[in-house]
Amino acid sequence: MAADGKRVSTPAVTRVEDVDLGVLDDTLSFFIRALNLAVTRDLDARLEGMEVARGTGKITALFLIDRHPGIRPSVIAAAAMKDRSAMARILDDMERHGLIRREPDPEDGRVQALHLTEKGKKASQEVQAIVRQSRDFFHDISDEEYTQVIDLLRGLYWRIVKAHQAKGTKL
Amino acid sequence: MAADGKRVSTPAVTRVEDVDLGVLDDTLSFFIRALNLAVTRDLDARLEGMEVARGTGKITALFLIDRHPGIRPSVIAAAAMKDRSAMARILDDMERHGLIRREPDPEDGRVQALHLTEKGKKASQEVQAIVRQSRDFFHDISDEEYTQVIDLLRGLYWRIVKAHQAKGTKL
DNA sequence: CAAAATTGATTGACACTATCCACCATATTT
DNA sequence: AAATATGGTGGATAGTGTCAATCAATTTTG
Repeated sequence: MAADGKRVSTPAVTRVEDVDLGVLDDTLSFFIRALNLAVTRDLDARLEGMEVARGTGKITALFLIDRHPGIRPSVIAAAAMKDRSAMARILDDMERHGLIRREPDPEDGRVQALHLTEKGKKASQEVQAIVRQSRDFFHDISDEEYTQVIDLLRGLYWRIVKAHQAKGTKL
Repeated sequence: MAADGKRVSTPAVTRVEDVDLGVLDDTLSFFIRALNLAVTRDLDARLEGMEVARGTGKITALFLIDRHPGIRPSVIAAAAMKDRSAMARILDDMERHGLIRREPDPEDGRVQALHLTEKGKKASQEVQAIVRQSRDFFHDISDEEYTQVIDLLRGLYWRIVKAHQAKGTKL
């Protein structure tokens, strides 16, 4: 810091650990976006070769359909923070791989009721085991800290999800 | 929960807020990936029309070059958790927009020393103001909570960044 | 009840991303 | 001097996010 308390530019750095993040150091979105890349990479590596590998929405869809048979695409889209069209493509992919079935909802003709196939159920079980293990990626933080971050982020997550559906944000 | 303590599948849900996230509810990567989408959307809206809008690495590059003139691409890549080729493309874009200059590093012929142009410096100032405001996206959480999450995520961030450079992970 | 508006899902288009691999030039190690 | 490692580029490929348009079914409303 300079005498007036303002940060000044520092000489060229050669190693990452010498980098001063400046404004970004107090910016939540920066860390979320950076960690997103790391976490996604790790998850992709763990899912290597599986049908739900690569991409973000498939796992969410798989699990939610498993837990809520007959759930509709738009609900999954909202939970995954994607728009309906993005989710439709993911479901296309999963259907093509024989993981899910799209059935007409008896109550509402516009709606689809999603179900896992036998193959899908098996995949869901396998993937759940893998996802549980993904906590290892953060092996060097304590359970307390892990729980603490999750609790905070879960709060943010639900607030945003609910806000969007409340004012019908077209996501 | 069923009597044996195991969760069972619940009937089809129609609203997001009734969704049970199951395993995902205890999975940090799920929340990071979901929040990444929300946060990115918000940031894109705020940067609407600016030359660094859309995409994740430009802001990081802009700020780091501003703070560390002469910094090299690979260091920015590491800080942004991207690989070198991804960062090269971002720098291409910024150079095309006249925000940065790529100069040869006098010390090492393989290396580039990056600098902001006047236009780049101006952009950096404007964008910093916007990024600071992006805290508003989390308007309904207290400063204490905001600081708390950031502190935790910052720790994870640095651990991962350093681990990667330590064992030369090819990102 | 009929017309109008809304909703759920899909599709096409477009720009951007992440990853991997190969490549080149320059440094460093042996 | 030869082998190896490093920094940066470029191509290829698969995937993403967004927007607008479309279509059918449902709900609203006049």
